[in-house]
Amino acid sequence: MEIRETHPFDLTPAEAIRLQETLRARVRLAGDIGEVSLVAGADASYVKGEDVIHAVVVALSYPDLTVVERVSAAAVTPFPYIPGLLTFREGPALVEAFRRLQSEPEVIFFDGQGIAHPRGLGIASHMGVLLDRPAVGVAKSLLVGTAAEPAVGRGSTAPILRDGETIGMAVRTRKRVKPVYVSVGHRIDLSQAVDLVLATARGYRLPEPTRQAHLFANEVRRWEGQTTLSSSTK
DNA sequence: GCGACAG
DNA sequence: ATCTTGTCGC
Repeated sequence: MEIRETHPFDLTPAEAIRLQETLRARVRLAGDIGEVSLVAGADASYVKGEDVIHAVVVALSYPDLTVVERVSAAAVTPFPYIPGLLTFREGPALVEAFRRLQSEPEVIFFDGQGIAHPRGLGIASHMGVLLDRPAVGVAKSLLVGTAAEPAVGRGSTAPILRDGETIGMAVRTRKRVKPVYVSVGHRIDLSQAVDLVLATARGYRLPEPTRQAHLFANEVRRWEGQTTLSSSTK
């Protein structure tokens, strides 16, 4: 993908927060996805004590969900993990991975929040704005807000509320399994985002794009995350 | 000041 | 995110 916009990620936490407050104004909470033929999932993995992030993007055809392309990129991160500033840790590697992606997915799933974030700019919204693509945040837990427990059946939902405002949706993708927390990333509305998550969740808690990205990220990490580091370090 | 806190 | 095997339940 062509990425026309980017910015420095090597900032202080205070500067990063200021940048988020500026970028949040550019997030679009609506937009018609139109016909979807390609969906992508992005994720990152790393070795516990190291500062090398392995980011991946996996593109799947829709609605059959066949993996059609997988790319990865490794980058030294300038940030530790700080709740609310995840994008500054994984962003550099993710941007490079997207640059290597030949496919043009109509929508991208990110591992984390969209607007359900302290400043309304979780990783899905932040990356969505930089890529100028429809993006959806699919998180395994909440960062801000509260949600009632959805009914036990697959497809049940419960709004994620914050100050009486609906900022996302808890979605049960499998019967009796902990829900995933979906929030708008960019250029898509919550309803379409939830529908797409349910349409791509088949037999597992995580929707297929996210699940495939997870699997590939781990694969890449121990394939290159040991060979490259230990054999090129000396 | 004391907790909470995506990945 | 990562560290880790088996095990209980649908």
